[in-house]
Amino acid sequence: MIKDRKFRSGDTLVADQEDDPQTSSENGSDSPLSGNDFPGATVPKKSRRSVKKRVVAVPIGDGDGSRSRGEAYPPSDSWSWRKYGQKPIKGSPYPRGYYRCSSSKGCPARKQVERSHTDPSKLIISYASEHNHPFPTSRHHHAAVSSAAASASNSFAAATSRTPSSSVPTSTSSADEEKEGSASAAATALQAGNFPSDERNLFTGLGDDYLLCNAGDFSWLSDASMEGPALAGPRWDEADVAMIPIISSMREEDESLFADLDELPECSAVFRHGASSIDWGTFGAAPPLCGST
DNA sequence: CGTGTTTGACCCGCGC
DNA sequence: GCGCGGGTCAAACACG
Repeated sequence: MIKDRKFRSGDTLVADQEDDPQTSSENGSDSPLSGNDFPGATVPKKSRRSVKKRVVAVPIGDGDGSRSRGEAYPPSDSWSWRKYGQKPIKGSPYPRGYYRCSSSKGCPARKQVERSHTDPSKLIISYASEHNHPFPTSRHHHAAVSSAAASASNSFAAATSRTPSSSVPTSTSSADEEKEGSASAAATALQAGNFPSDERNLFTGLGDDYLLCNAGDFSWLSDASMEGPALAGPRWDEADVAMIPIISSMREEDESLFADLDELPECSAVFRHGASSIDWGTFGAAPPLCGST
């Protein structure tokens, strides 16, 4: 299949997100929708290590991480991720898992999942590259989102046992088998800035009420933080991530919370702004990378 | 049978 | 130039 070693240099296809702490601010190119940073783009070779990633810190529910081996189970989004590797990371007791999008062949989207060694209760998900295709080609993508809105409550609780995201709870996700958190799914997608237009419309269309109503469903997301490598620096995990409430609740408490986040750069402002009327379009077009100063 | 996970090996970039 | 560490590949295996 992809035995093409050339695909390695395929990292060039994420050149769009190369390390550029300065430009990352307006990073319009990060647009997931424009997500056509496809191979073929004649971009100068970029070291795969310098590829810009969106890092998301997700609190690990009690039941999920411990699901089996204390390893990092990624909260699933509506995309299908296929694990293609796992490596122990030096300095971290936890291995890092490597996933790539299996929703569509040739999709360059990848993500790395690992547990923060400084805060084992957090799951660190690094997204690299964008999906070059709309939401999950077929399968459960529909159910994913709809059920996401519908059920999703416990969502993230049980990350995944085996098939990270291909098996979306169609309706009755037995507490035992809730391997999916569609809500988290959508949320994750959001964070990843990979919300396809139609999906975003789903949210925008529903309006604020929807968001508020489901704030709880995205509760985990509220604890998730997004980090632009540029902002947090390479050692975000050591510095402990700044928690940026995204959806859940832009209420008084959160207001005060933001007060604390006062020093946060623009991104906080973005969230603040998006609070009452989150502009998913903006999100989609320019994922809230806090990577600008 | 199709899809996804596991796992060891290989490749590459980076620092010394 | 060398070694280390991270990222990816791909065969074997497991599961539904």
